[in-house]
Amino acid sequence: MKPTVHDIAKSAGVSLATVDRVLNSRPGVRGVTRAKVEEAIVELGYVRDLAAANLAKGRTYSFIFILPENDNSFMIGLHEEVRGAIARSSAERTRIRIVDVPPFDPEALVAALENVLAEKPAGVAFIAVDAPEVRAMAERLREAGIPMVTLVSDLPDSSRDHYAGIDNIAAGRTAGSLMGRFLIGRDATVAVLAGSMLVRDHRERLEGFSAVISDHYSNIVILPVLEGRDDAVLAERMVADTLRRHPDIAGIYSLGGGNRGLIRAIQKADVKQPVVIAHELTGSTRSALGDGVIDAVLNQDAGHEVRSAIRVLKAKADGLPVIAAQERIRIDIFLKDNLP
Amino acid sequence: MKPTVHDIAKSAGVSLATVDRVLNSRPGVRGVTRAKVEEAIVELGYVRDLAAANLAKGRTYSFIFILPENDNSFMIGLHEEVRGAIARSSAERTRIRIVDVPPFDPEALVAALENVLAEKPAGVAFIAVDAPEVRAMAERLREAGIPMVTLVSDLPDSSRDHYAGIDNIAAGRTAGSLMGRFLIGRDATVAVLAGSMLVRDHRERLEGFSAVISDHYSNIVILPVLEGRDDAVLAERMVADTLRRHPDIAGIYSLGGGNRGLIRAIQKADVKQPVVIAHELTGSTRSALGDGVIDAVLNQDAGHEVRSAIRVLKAKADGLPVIAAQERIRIDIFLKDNLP
DNA sequence: CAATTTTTGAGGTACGTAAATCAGAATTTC
DNA sequence: GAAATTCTGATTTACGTACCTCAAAAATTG
Repeated sequence: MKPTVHDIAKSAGVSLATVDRVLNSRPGVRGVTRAKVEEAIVELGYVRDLAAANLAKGRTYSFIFILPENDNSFMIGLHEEVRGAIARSSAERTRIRIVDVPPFDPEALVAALENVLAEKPAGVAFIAVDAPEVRAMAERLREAGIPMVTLVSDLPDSSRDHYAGIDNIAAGRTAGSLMGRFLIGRDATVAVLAGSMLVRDHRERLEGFSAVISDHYSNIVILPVLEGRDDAVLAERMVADTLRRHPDIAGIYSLGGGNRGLIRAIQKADVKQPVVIAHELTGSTRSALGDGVIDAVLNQDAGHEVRSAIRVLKAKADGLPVIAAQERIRIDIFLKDNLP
Repeated sequence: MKPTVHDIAKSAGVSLATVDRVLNSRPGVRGVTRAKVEEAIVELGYVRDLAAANLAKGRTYSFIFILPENDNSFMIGLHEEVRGAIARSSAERTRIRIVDVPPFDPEALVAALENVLAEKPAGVAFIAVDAPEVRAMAERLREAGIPMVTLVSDLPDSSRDHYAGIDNIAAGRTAGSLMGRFLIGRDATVAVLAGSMLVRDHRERLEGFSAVISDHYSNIVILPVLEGRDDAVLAERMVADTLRRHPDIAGIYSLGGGNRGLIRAIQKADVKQPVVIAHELTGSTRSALGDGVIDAVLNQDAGHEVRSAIRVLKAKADGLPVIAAQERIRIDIFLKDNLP
């Protein structure tokens, strides 16, 4: 039988009230008595029944998700996943709220976090914009004891408790490795389409990609990066233009958004089909994979990221450990044969 | 505020006892009264507080995992994951027990399930051996209302509630696709190393692999399957033998166990390094991936499978829905660049 | 309509913890 | 050593549900 507070009281020779004071670190217990109780806790292997405690406290965990109002498929999907979690939350003693902010805007993010600080929720998740003022704000949140998880894009070496997202350098390396293997042997020119080099994830993916290519695939030449601002129209124009100027292009790595435009450009171009590796499994990348326009898609599972963020926030709020393996966000590689 | 049983009683104009009788389908309630209460439940959107209910019932979920006493790395890892879950289970009102059975032995599995039937736990997970007697036993368990999850290897079209494992045909197709792309253009001979064609997962992987190769990569010839019984020593001998007789082998697909033997055979052989695709990320496949002996590893995350099985069993025991996306077990593709 | 059976109400206890009050004990301070 | 202060114990209520008992009310039966 699992020991309860009563067992501890008996074993330590104190009253229930004292045990309660120790457990919830309320004042009014002498050091010696506290030690006695703590010893009994360890000895009996007591673990607080969280469900009962939450019931008694009438506690509900309130979490805030700060999300950019982006209109690309991935962000829309992410929103959806959070909304799904909200729909399920009634049964789980959690109340989740979404706060929308303009994308790539450090000030807006800081302002949103300022409101969070005032509201003092049980935890907050946000897509980091890597800027000094955001770091400073994160530090203030940490001081206020609000658990904090970065989502999709990290704020490394900061005071966040956890990052729910993929390792973008590894993702870029994986793309480079696949590209190299798919283009084995032959001299080849490869184009890279990014959203913006101002965003950390994109920089890191490019970094990983370039490193693998230059280290292991000297037969491949990478053209200067195209910055398509994650915009389908712009991306289409840029890719079409590049394909016209370099009809010999053998591969394209699209490490950001705007893949709809990329796909259109390739389909319209009068060139030999290049090897295409893109990120994020969406409606368009999925069908392009099926059609053979895209050869591989690297994906991060938005649903997993959201659920993981919630689990971690809850664990942090309770001071519980997380199961690291469960919270590792994988770099999913999809070929047309392993589509879910 | 979430409605409670009290709110329902008030709203339906009945007493708490009657609401309780309806909720827990106890006898002694007239049809009309029951209807009134049910209406109030729907109207107020009442959902039973599971935590409070379990507290009141003093309920602990007891689950049984039937695992084969195999000594390959994957099964050892699976055991470990279940043990990890057991270690964590105290906090989660679950009690998990492992029952060991001899591998690939339908009768032993049936006997173990018979014991399960007698014990009536809250759920059972097992690695299916696809045999008629196992199916019959599963049917009996279903009739007894015991939630049932197959793990790693499925019992399709049976009475199991859920399968926590990968789609092995898709895994084989993925391997075929990678092999085809890695060997692009050149005529090539490929060997396949399996454990046993009597096991469903292995048959399905081979089926998927062969289908992709014959449909899309006519340049590739597949040699007759080697059955290494998942045994490293036997596998080494068979692979070494094959490499001697076919020094031109360009690729090897290892769809079962015994990879340690495979790796040794390749390292010792005096041939051009073939493209190697294997299953399950273990100590040996991992380091072979790093050394470039293996080119890609397809993996199923045993930890995810175990946690998923437990979540599903719990949901089934409570009559709750599962989050399908969360329980889908991915076919992880590992190159040396995206190792966790 | 009386007797019987079924249905319902009222109330309590329990699960394990939180949180509060109040009285009494121990300790410290002067 | 009395007063003030700090600790501690005993007890109670509460959270939302389950489950039990007993009595009263309603419906059914003969």
